[in-house]
Amino acid sequence: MDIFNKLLERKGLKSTQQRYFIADTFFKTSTHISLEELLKKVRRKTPRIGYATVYRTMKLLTDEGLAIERQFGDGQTRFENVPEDGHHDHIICIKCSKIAEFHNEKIEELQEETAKKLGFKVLRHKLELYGYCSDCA
Amino acid sequence: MDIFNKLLERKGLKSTQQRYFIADTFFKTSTHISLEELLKKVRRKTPRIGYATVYRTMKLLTDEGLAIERQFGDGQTRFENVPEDGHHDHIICIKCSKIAEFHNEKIEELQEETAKKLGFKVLRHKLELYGYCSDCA
DNA sequence: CTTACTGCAAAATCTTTGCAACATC
DNA sequence: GATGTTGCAAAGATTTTGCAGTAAG
Repeated sequence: MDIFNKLLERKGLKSTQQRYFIADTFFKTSTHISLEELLKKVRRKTPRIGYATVYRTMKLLTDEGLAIERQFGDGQTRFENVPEDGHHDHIICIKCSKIAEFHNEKIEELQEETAKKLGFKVLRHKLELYGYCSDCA
Repeated sequence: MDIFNKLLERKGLKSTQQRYFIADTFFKTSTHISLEELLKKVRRKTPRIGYATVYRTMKLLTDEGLAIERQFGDGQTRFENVPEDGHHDHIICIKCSKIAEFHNEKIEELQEETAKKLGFKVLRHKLELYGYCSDCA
C-alpha cells in the first residue's frame, strides 16, 4: 500500500477511504479478479461503494503500472497485480492444471532484441507455456 | 476453402453465398481482423450482408478450429486464421493497437529448455509483447 | 473554500439472440 | 416442401462518462 500512497501523492490525488479499500483489497487478491468480483469484495467492508469508483481506481492502477489488464476471452476484463519482486512467467499443466512459475533472463533479452528489430519498445509481456508436468507426462 | 466446404458437408450445413464470401475473405486476410472490419470488407462484394451473419460464420469457424479468437485488450475480439505453416507470436502497441508478428526460434528453444528443468513437456505456448510501436514511442 | 472524488444513472460499445422472410437441398 | 440461413432490430452484457452532491486538502 505504501507504493499506492506514494502514487497518490506524486500525482496530487486525494487519499480517500474508497480508494484505500479498493487498492488494499486488490493487492491482497492473488487471482485474476474482475471488476464485478472486486466490487463485491470491497462492498463487504464498504457497502455504499459504487461500480464506477472501482472502475476508476483500477484504471488508475493500470495506467500507473501497478495492475495489468488481462482478457481471457470470457467477456470480462480481469486484473492481475504486478509482483513487486520482478515478474515471472507461467507454465501450465493442461492435465492437472498445476502452475509453475519461472523467469529466464535470456528469454527476456531476446524479446527486447526482437522487438527492437520491429521498431517496438516493450513495456511488458505475457508468456505462458502449456503442456504436461512431470506427474502427468 | 476446400476445408471450409468439407466442414459444411460434414456438419450437414448449407452452402450459401454469404458464408462463402465471409470465409473466403477471412482466409485471405493476414491480419487480426475484427467482426466490424471483416463485415466492411465483405460488404464491398456483397453489400446486403448483415453483421449477424459474419458473427455466426466466424463463430462456426472458431468452434471448428479454423479460426482463433484473440483479445488484445482494445475491447474488440479479433480473429486470426490458423496458420498451416507453424505459429508466430505477437507484439502489440498499447497506444494504437497495431499488431506485429514475429517468430524467434531461439526463444522457442529456451522455452523448451526452461520447461525441461521444471519437469514439463511443452505442447504449445502464448507469447505476447506489449509496448509502443515506432509511430507511438 | 477550492478542487477533486463518489455514486448513480445514462450513454456508448460490443456481442448475442428472436423471428419473419428467404434460400438451399 | 422441409429445414437451415439471413438480416434486422432488439436484447444482453460490459465498459465509459456526465453531473450534482460530498469530502479531502
